[in-house]
Amino acid sequence: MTHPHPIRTKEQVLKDFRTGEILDAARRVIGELGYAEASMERIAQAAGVAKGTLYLYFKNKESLLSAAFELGHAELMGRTRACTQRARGAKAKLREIARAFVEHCAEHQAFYRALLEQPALGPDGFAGSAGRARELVDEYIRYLAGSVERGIRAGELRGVDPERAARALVEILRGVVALRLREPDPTELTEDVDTAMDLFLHGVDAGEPK
Amino acid sequence: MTHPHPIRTKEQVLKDFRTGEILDAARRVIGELGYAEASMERIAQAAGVAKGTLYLYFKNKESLLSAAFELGHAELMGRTRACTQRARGAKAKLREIARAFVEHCAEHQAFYRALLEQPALGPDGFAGSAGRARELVDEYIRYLAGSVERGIRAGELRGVDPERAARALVEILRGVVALRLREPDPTELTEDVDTAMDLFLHGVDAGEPK
Amino acid sequence: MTHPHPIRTKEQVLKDFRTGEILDAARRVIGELGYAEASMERIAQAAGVAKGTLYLYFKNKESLLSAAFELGHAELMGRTRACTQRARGAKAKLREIARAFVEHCAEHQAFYRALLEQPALGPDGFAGSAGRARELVDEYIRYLAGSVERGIRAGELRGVDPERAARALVEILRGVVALRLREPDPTELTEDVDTAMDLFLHGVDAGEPK
Amino acid sequence: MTHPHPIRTKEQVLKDFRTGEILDAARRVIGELGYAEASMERIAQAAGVAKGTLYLYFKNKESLLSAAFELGHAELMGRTRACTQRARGAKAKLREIARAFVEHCAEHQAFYRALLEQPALGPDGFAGSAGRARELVDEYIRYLAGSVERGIRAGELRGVDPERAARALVEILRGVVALRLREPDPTELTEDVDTAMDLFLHGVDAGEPK
DNA sequence: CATGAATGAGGCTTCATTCAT
DNA sequence: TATGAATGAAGCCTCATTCAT
Repeated sequence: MTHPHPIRTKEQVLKDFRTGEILDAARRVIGELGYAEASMERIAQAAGVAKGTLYLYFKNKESLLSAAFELGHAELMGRTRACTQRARGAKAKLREIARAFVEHCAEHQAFYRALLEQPALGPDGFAGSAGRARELVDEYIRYLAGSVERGIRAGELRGVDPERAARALVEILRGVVALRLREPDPTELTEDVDTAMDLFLHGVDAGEPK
Repeated sequence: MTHPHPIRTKEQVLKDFRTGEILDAARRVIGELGYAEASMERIAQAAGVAKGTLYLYFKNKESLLSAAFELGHAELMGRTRACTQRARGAKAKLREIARAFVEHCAEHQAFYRALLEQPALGPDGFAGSAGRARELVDEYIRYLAGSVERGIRAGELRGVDPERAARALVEILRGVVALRLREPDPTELTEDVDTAMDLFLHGVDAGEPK
Repeated sequence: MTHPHPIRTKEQVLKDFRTGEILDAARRVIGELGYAEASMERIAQAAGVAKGTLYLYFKNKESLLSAAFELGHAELMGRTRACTQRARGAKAKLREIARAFVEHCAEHQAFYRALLEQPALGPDGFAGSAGRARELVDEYIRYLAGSVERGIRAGELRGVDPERAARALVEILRGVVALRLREPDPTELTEDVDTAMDLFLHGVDAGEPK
Repeated sequence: MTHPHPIRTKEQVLKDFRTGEILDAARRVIGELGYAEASMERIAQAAGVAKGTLYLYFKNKESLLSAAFELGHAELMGRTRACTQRARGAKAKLREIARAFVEHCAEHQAFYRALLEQPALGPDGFAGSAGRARELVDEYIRYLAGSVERGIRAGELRGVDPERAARALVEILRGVVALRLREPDPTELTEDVDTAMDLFLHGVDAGEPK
């Protein structure tokens, strides 16, 4: 009546734990200082380990940053999928997704500042990973586009280009997060999300002047 | 009753000329290589001067990058003001502004890749300038917010929060530019702007289901 | 009147066994990768033990490399002494010794690449052991010098400086080994040794022109 | 009545001068500490410049060490060719060459310790240059082999394999230098060379026992 | 005894900045 | 004023060595 496959528990679990600690530290540092200032030295300090230790868990700086990014992406995707399950109706789903996005960024403040800056992860810092980062963001956007598309087919949403719309939503939310991150005491999150969703859903046009 | 002697012509004019050349070079380099790879060496090369010369015109790297940013901002503001003059009606003005924004980014591709990444200009790269960069972006957004506000008062636009709306527009456009920059052969610019404006003005909601 | 109790059998024997295994591994690694690439990590891997274990048997890297060197030396000396016993006549003895030397280097290819490079084992790599390494090489040369000297006294060899001659022989053989080691498919060993001995014994002078 | 092509004198001459200074420093350090301990830091110190300065003159460590090696080789080849011109008769030529070799090593003590250790310049330190170093040594040996071959054709030397003989001579001389380098007050150089040449020319055989 | 995770000194390299010419 | 050689701090990474398990 043993566990199915608990093999290597001791070492593997410990290793995973450390890996997680380091990734968290990396996210914190990236969040606070940005990619450019996120040196291995600082990440090590934040993780409370020696510089060399990082190299026991990651091949090099790029792998570490990449993994940190990928972790954030995975968490966000998980959360987002959960929202899709939970809510009923395209608009409700999108609202939940938007909320999850802003919340996620709030929790991983520092790091997601980086995710949002993804286009900035140019030739260095993230080196070759720039491409990977883009892929992940694109994946997220495609996922949202799926929700938009279903909304359109259900007649809940207008017949817009789903991917463009999804991208626009993400950008709007990105702006919201950026604003919240720099304010010491931001508005109630729900309110921010509602405002953003209102703009996204109804636009700014007053309609026929009548 | 003009100024008595437009003194300093020779030296000052020359100095300004050189300053401009260097700033242009900086924008080119930043555009092509991103902030991280934009070393003083490369900027000097691009400007056709020696590395040390840069320090005759700018206190340090940060000032140089800051000034380059500021120049881009000034140009964009100028262009934007012209649009406001030219077009009639809030919606038309905003469409012109949007077009100007995307065009401006296309022309200064490389550099504006950086402007758009402005949040990324964290404690490094731009160092203390991050704050200044933010100010400039905020100024731009406030300017747009002014147009939005006038549109609301004129009954052309819904009674949304002008600043939030303006920010949303900028973010949407930022997304459009990001997409265009990474595609080798992007869509017709007008089309991209129209799509974005459609989303911004009308949102995605299908309206009352009937 | 033998020793009362050959105590320490169990532990000591085991310890010696392990020590030997590690030294062999070290020789293999040094041989394949050279001193510079011979990290403790790789030696441990080759020995099939953990890195830390090496430090149970050797104080530090230098001791380990030193001991490996010393082992090679001891084996070579043993082999050389056997040759001296076996062969009759100074020239025959020297030929056997030469053959043993080249053979030994062939077997411990990798390692003896290092022995041969002994002068290179400067202040590093071998650190303070450089001196010890030199001593060992000197011991070997003195042993050969002994053979040469007896050959001279027996009238078999010319009255040259025995030590200089011995050193010359070793150097010539060293060159032969170096050449063999870098060729994928070297000449028959016997042939190489014969050629070298011919040069060593008769030199290159054509003698009186007649 | 200007110089034929003295263009770029100022900068180029200065640059060459510095390059030379650095190479000399490198040779000194390599000589004293061996390749492994010859860090860029130490070479910079020896040259009296900052670490970064080295990179103004050499792409990286390998280029620097390579160049140092190549310089030593070039000087030795020059000296050797001069000897060949000067002396008459194969044996005299070889004696002069031998003398030049030992002298050269004496002057560039430290460095030539390294040249002689050439086989040691394994996978690291010299990295890919190991091959280049071997080429240069081979070139030197082939040059000597040429002299030997001519000696054979002239009837001055026995019909031995010229390349093997040349290699043997170099090895013998290498041993002589090694010995001299470690003795605080070595024998008269001429004497050492004479002894070595005697061995090389006549071998140790006493000849027919009578 | 054995392990291997952790450490941190030290090596190579880049680049913003200074300064003698 | 302009230059670019020189500097040295700082970044990434390796590896000999230690120590808790």
